Amino acid sequence: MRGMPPDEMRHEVLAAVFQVRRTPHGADRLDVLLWRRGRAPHRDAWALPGGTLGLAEGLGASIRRQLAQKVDVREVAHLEQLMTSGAPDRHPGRRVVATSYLGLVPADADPRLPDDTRWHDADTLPSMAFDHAEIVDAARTRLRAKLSYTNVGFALATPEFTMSQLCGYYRAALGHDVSATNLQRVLLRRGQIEPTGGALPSGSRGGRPAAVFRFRDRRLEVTDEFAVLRPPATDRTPTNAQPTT
Amino acid sequence: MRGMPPDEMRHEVLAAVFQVRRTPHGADRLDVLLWRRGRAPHRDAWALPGGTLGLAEGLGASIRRQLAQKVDVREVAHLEQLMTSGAPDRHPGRRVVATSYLGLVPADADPRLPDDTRWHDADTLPSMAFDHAEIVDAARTRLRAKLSYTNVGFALATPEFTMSQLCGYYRAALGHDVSATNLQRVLLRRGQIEPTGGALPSGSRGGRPAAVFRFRDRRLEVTDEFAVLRPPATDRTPTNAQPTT
DNA sequence: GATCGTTTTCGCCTGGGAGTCTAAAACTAC
DNA sequence: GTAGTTTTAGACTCCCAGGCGAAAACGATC
Repeated sequence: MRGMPPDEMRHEVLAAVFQVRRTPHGADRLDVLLWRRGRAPHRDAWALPGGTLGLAEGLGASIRRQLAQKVDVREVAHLEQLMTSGAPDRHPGRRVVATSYLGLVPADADPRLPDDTRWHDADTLPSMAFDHAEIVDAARTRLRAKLSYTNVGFALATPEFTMSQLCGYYRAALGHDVSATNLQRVLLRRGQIEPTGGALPSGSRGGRPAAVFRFRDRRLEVTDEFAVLRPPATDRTPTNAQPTT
Repeated sequence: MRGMPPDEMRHEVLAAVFQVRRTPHGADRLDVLLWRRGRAPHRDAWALPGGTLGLAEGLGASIRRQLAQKVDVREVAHLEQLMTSGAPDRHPGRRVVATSYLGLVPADADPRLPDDTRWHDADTLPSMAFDHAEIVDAARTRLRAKLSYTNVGFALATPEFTMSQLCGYYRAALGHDVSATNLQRVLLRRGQIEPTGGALPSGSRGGRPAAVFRFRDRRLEVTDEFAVLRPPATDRTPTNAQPTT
């Protein structure tokens, strides 16, 4: 049996890598990293970075290796598995199962990109190859949700930041306005951020100097305090408990 | 060359299927469906149901097909993709990438099981094959979280139920006490459940007859109302809005 | 048939976190 | 010094989850 029906299965890894970047108009925008395909299928369509999983290679290791061809991997501050797409017709001609990741790059990183690779507005995607548009949508949904109940913000923000900067990152990623007052109170209460003590000199148009903050931990932590149907009070640690690790 | 470097890659699908079942002592317990391996590797260890992904078969279709060999698939009320495990050494000898699913079976279902297959207490797992224990743990964590902010409860409960029955399902799945009063108010407020109007005759020991409820929708819906860092009020629908679909 | 124990239901109260608003603080530019 | 701009801090409200206790509705027993 040769030819038509796919006689082998390939496994590939993909990543939807986001970064909050400043548009020419000075606004913050959530961008996703895409490269333009030079070959069929889907020639000239835009695709997610990634490639075939090696035989002796873990999934996480593979996506890091593949991403290294597009951006400096050290710039990727957070990477988590998103989903696996396995529709038989998602790739014309061959059977390809894809495990995709969500990646986040801090706003101050400016990795050198290959000629075929660009940042694109995550809200208005260009013509996308395969099912990569669905993957980007799923990744955005995941990111929005996780900004609510985890500290992933650290992976979008610079190491140190003012509240208005952080506000801009959250606004761009969430897609709606965020109150700086509220954001500060919520993140402080949760112990996610802390003031460095420093302050940034005011801009050219004056204004009070902004206090500088940083994230306490730069690894993912979930805020379980907000689960409903919690265990009864006696089973719970006091509400003021700080995350121990 | 046989042995060392795997010369091919296989993709398998697995499922951690849960059901709340009544123990001989009359308590509700969360059980997971396992079968006992009859062959090496990991002979006599317990494994999750599943098998090799077919060449022209979608992931969801495949896990349904594989599950059909263990339980009546129509009994599975909810099935969602969980994660993909791809550590190179997770399967001795061969390279096997596994995509696992979380499955839920209502409490009243009593599917016939093959001889090698059993329900096991999800809290005290037996000796498990491969990395299946990790998968079960991840599935439980996912289940716990989703009970908080979605209506997955419908997939654990019988079509109609009293609040104390539902309370038992939630207690078993969450692993801690749940107040019936609170559970009723929360689920009613969210519009997840509704009274059927009927009532169950009281038990042999008397007591007020319990009102009967049912879930409004038997498909997954997320309760987005509880995301923090919500959009400003003007962008939001009024808080009393009922889910329209 | 009155009482007791049991189970469920309903209402009220409480606490706490999120969202909102306004005033004060701190700075630049003119 | 005054006006304008940006950030910070406090106070206030709203609303939901959690907790408590009383009332309702039943079976069993005497």
